[in-house]
Amino acid sequence: MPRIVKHPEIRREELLDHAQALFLKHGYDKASLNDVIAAAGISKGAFYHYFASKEALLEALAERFARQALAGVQKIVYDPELDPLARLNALLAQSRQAKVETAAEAWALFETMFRPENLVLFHRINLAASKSFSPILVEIIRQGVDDGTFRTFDPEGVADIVMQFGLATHDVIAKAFAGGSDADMDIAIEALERRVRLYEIALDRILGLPDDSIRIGEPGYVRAVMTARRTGPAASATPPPKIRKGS
Amino acid sequence: MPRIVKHPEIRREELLDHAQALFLKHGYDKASLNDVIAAAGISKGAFYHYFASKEALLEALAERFARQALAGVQKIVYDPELDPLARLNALLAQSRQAKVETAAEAWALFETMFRPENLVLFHRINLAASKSFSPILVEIIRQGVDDGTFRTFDPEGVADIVMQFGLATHDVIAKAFAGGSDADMDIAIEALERRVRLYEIALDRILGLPDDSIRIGEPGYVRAVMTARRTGPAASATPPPKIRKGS
DNA sequence: TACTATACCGACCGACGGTCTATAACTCAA
DNA sequence: TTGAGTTATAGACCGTCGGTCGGTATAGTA
Repeated sequence: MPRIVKHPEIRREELLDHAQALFLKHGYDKASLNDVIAAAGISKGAFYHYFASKEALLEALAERFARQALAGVQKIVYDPELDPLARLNALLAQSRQAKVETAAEAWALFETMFRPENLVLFHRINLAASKSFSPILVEIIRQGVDDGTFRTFDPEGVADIVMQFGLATHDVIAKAFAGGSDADMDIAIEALERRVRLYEIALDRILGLPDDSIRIGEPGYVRAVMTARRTGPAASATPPPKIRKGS
Repeated sequence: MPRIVKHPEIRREELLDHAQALFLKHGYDKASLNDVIAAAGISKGAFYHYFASKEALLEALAERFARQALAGVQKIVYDPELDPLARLNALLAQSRQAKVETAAEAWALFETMFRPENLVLFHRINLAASKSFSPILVEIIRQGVDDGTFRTFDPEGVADIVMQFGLATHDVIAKAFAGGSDADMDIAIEALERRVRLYEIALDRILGLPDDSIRIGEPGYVRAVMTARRTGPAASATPPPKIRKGS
């Protein structure tokens, strides 16, 4: 085989790209290292030059995801114009916005992320993302407590609850995918809107705010996310040749 | 090898027992099928006579866990004496009680359950348990809404939140274990007490109840759970010969 | 040009989950 | 009591996996 040398950073990013595609398509467990190196067009030896193990590859991938997610919210947090409530709402809105865009641009990614075989992958990404987001959330809530906007004795706890709600939303989405028919999807969308509304009110009350202070998304935003798949690039319903044995 | 025949149900339970021990000790991924059948003293063929795959074994194990967990709360739910709030509190108290007892009787199990390598195992068990518990919770909340005790427009959503809180408590416990020193443990215990208190108030407010209506556990119960390990059978700090390669 | 550090190759390894054929042990009707 | 049929067990075997290793081509430096 011809020997191809590339700039290490490029090689590394390429590896992450191919790994991301394969992990999302088949799941972390079912996508084999050989698949990854075949896709990337390199040898085993080259791979282990860049990553200590398959696990390390997963870790690096999760970090990259988290870094990208974090980049989007940096400005909001340090905007001195905003009061804590506005800041919290802006953060939640940003997260919503990211979801809408993801859904529109990369529906396949969005969909696969919630498939059960991606539990491990998803968990890693989420762990990394939480680690990044938690301090930001805590800081916002603490500011709000200090200036009397929020009333709670446990900012860290509330921050965790906020992130839990975000995660739980994903679970509801996953269930929506589990169905499949358009009718199922419609029901799922309504359940989701309802759930988002519940989380808004729950957060209001946990933070000691008047109802309707927290706005995760405008009414109808869930539908906007979910129906984006019609316009976005669709994932093949029957991904043709499975890489390994039965699903 | 001598051929040993046992009653199928006994054999199956034995397999589950050994699998449970090994999965908890080493994690689902790292405990191999060969380990399981070696522990159970049977052949590959015998194993595959009882379970279609390693995955199916995991599923069966999760179901058994869920069944056992469910058995403990059956009486409460159908006790006609209790009003919805008392019923909900009884359910939460029961879950607390179960944790205290587990901690005292089988600390090792309790501890291993939260190790990161047991994510998959834990998730399966929890999925099965949730499936069982969710309808019960929903039923209780719906009753409360009907008779005016609770005020919420989304009983299913609130039930999910209650279960999320239960899960999140486990996460906090897991973090407590991640530390290790007694000082760390003490800090973790205080964080947990605080967190439980937050969840109580959060639930009060989400359900439109006066503060202090929901009682997950008596004050100090977290400490009771966590310090139970002193009296319970301790897990070896350095599990001697790892089954597979590096942790 | 000679030397070193880095990037890369691919044969090889033990262990894994899973399959298959053979057969010992039970069941029960005749 | 026997023997046909079914169920439970054994263990050799298979393809693939993640990971290792000895070696080679390339880039940088002097």
